[in-house]
Amino acid sequence: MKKKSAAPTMKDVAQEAGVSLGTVSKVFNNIPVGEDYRHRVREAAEKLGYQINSYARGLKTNRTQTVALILPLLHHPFFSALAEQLTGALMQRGYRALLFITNFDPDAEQRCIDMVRQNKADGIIALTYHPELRVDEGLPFVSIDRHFGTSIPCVSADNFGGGYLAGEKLISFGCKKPLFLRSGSHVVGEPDKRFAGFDACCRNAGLPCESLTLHDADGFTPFFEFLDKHVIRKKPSFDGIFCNTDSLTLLICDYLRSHGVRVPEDVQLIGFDGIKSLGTERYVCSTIVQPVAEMAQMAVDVLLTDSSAQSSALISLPVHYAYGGTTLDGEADV
Amino acid sequence: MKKKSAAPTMKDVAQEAGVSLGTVSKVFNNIPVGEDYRHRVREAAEKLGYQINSYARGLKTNRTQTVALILPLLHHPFFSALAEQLTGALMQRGYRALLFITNFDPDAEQRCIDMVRQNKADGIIALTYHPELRVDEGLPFVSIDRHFGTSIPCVSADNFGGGYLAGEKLISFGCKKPLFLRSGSHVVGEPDKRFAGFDACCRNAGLPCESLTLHDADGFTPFFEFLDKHVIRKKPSFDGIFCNTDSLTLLICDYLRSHGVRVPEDVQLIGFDGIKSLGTERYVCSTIVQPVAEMAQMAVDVLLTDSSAQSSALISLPVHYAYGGTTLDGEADV
DNA sequence: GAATATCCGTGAAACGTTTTATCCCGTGTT
DNA sequence: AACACGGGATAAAACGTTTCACGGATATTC
Repeated sequence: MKKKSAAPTMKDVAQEAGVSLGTVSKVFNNIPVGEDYRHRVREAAEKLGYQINSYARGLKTNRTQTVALILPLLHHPFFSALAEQLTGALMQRGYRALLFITNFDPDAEQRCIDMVRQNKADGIIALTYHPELRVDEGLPFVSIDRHFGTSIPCVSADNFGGGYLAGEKLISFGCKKPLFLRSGSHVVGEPDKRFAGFDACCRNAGLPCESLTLHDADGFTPFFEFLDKHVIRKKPSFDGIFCNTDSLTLLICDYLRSHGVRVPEDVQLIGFDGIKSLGTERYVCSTIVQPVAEMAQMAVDVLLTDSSAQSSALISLPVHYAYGGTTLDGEADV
Repeated sequence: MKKKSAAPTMKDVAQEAGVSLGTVSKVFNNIPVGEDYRHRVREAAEKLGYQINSYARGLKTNRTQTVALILPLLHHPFFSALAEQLTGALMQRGYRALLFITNFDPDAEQRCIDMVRQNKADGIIALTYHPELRVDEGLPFVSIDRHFGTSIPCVSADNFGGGYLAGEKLISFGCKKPLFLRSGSHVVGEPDKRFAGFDACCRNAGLPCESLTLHDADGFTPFFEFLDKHVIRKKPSFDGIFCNTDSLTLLICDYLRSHGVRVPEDVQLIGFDGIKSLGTERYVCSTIVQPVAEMAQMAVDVLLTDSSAQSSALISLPVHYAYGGTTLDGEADV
């Protein structure tokens, strides 16, 4: 009878099974071992309720079956869907997710990466804003929505294509006077190409495209003033608005309606992300849906398959158009 | 010159600083050590870019500065806000969050807990649905929104009070015929007390309160049929509806409006959670706001402060009422 | 000024694994 | 029947920490 009731160790299992320590280890690592031995070990482990100690294992192997997720926040449908899909994809491959929240703070981003380094995760998947992150060579790193020219692979939606698609849709609705609204200095990297795509489309159609960018410090006042002047007061100078984010779409839609502008009769609205909330404005707002599940899956695949080959690649996944209540992959049902 | 470019270890630092291994360890654990020594060590560590190996440390100490978060999903404003706040509260106390997603699957919940056991996290914060989880004694565990009678502390919003408050509000708006709608068999545990509170309030006011519960398998059809019959076809039989979830509120609001029922002129709607999306229906839907940030903070505090005293307590935090665009703590801005 | 207490750095053992080298034993070959 | 061979279990050495017992120096006391 053991005096300590501490968690059983491999040694205990070995003793219980009457085999050596090494043999137990082999069993738990699926290394060929005599059938009878394997059985005895499994039985003993079961009996003792043995669970492998992953810290000891991690120390020895330098692999931890853990991947760090670094995200700016979670309380936004795109990010939370991303986090959820990433976690799912990781768990499916037997990995665990270590979650870090940065609040868009570049310093926090760097701190997180440093923590990961000391924490010995097997890799990092991050959506960051720091202009030049310092990250260990040798520590697998996949970036989302931000392409560093360097050897860091980036997974992203086809933002240019999405912008272009948004343009095509607005035009197909009969819009002649397109407007692009971009909010948040947080939108950098790949997502910033949405405008380029939209602009290219409008240009091709011979339609001039105006755009307005909002800087964080100002709040939404500039937008509202602009809308007051050009859309609400007089007969709308614009009949189709592409917002670079669904959240912005909702806000704008709300504002316009509460000021007597009918959506979509007077002005067509189209957003980007594919968040469910647009479904509540059913049959009204369209959106370009990001393939979040595929992005997550791809990020995990790239991270976990040692592909030094395609390393510095920018992988951009196809988006699609949705009208009303369609949802971001795995969006809430109720 | 060392041949290996592997990560530097304490031994390297010790050598570089000309002190012993134990001294280096002490420096990194804030154990009193001569000022000169401390300085030499810090310097050497800096020079070598040393980072402590938390797996070795975890192995030795059996503490890992990591807490497991077990949640059903993330793509719902309440859960993502919760996850974000929990992660934040943990990081603030120097802990890291290990994230598990269960999809409401009781087996997955148990599997996660078992994984945590082998993973040697310092504690678990979980929002679960499994009727009787088996969890290690000795492994700190805090439940959210579900009170096990046992020695497991539970943190939750004041759901009964919230329901009562919802009733008071509807009545103060002049409602005479209240209705309660409850969706999702997922709503169990504490949140299920919302109805009890609402019912108690109505009863006190002498108003009969009808209720309708939706079971997952059926989809929303039963709701829609009921609404068709009692609210839409004839003059509404109900003039105030309390939905047990904001997501449901949105759905119902949407449905009613698209069928010619004016909200809130014909029917008052009030939800529960405090999600931002209600802000898009500005000046229309009210909601009972859960104090997510406080709940997260409390959960972390209880978990990390060895309080065997208040262990089996049910801690319920006050909710408040919000009208239109107010938001869940830390909800997305755009 | 000697004896005792105090401080603080050192060395070594231990944490629970993985892994390499070793050794045993049974099989097949001539 | 002797020997080489090889499959497969064992023993032991790491992995990078923490911690405890030890001891040398300095400070305190009578």
